[in-house]
Amino acid sequence: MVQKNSASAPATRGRPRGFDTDQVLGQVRDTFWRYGYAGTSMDQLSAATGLHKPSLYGAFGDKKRLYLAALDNYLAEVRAEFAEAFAIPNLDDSLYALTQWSIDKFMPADDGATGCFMMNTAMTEAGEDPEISRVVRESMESLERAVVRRFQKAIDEGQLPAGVDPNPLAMILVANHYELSGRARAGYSRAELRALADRTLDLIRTVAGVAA
Amino acid sequence: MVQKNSASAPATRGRPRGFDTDQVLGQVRDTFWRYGYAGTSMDQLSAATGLHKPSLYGAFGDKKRLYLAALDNYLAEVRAEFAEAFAIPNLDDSLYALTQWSIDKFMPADDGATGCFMMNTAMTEAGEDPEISRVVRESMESLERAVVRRFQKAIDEGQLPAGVDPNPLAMILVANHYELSGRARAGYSRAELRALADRTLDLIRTVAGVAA
DNA sequence: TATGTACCTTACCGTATAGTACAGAAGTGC
DNA sequence: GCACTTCTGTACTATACGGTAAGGTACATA
Repeated sequence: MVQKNSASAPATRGRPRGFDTDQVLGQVRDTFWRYGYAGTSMDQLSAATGLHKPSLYGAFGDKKRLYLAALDNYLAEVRAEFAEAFAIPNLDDSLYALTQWSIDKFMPADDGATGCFMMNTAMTEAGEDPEISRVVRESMESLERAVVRRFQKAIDEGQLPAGVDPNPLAMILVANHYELSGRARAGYSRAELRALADRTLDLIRTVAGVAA
Repeated sequence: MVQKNSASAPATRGRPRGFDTDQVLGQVRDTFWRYGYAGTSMDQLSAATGLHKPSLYGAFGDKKRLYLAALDNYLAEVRAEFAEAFAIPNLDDSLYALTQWSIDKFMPADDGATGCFMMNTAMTEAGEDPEISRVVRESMESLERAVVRRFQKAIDEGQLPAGVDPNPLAMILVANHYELSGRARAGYSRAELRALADRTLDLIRTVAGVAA
């Protein structure tokens, strides 16, 4: 869907691109992350990437396509890191890693942008743009399915009682994820976010142990 | 903090204002709600309110003050409606009313703006604007405290077991509230939102009954 | 009725915005 | 080496943006 560069070398004729697409998309993403979609100008993006505007337009089309490329890039990265956390065998460790990853992502040590990139930028635009709205919805459903699968795996492996319904557990975890994003943006500290996540994990254990 | 007009008549001298402040703020709010803060122009607001720009500037200051006034207006309305739902004696009825109110607000029957006004507009701006960030944080804490108080009241009145901790229950409900907003903006249907809310209320009953 | 005040309206200002035309440079296949 | 393709850089356009100057007007007090 989006042009690739760094990975595949398609052996084209003319002069090869002088920048790395993924790196540029990362800088684009960080800028949108801070200022929002409408609040970010192409000049800002040009300054952040070091590319001149015609290069950006040539490589990505227009502002919206550039944004969607950055969003794709972000979501792919998120999915990969989630998969990594989910791959941890012990359920508690896995969930802890997941929440801690969210906190690290949403509240970076350097003074980067806070909260979830998608929640902070796409939600606003989703109101009037069905294309962005669709991406948001698909992302939400994808996350939810992945979490349900992780709980189901724990049930299958006997880490949770056999009769447990994974869906409410997933619902709690997903809601917590979005809430962490919002609270990070609202200025809560890492410690407060960690405490919130810990209470959520306690709650999940309670519900899982109970509904057996 | 913000100018009032419709309620108090301060007996000023000159020509009285020819518009109703609350009504104008409502139209301003709806416009910001749709397009976001940065995505809304003063010309749009002028068209939406029927007021010319100098009137808007004269009455509210600049774009940001106008936005903050609309946000205050929204949050006051939300608090009032929440208080109404919380005043319902039976806990289940009260929580159902609360969630249904959220759904109605976030997914209006006419094709108005979806999701929570604050979540859809202030979250983006909160990244770079501490004033907006503070409003968001205070609003979140205010909501959480109100929900805790409602559960505590149910405990005091014997509608929930005496030993129950109201905090996890409040955490579930608050997280659900924000999730409803996000999903509404992402295009979920009213039925899907209602189903999500019902599952949340089931979960709260389970947790409350269990942790007794 | 006189007077002061705050309103409404039109027209405007400087700047920032998204997007582009064009010329030149740089790399690749033949 | 040559031709072709694509990138890079500068300069630009037309429009939209937030915000305002200034004159006229309607209302409440006195």
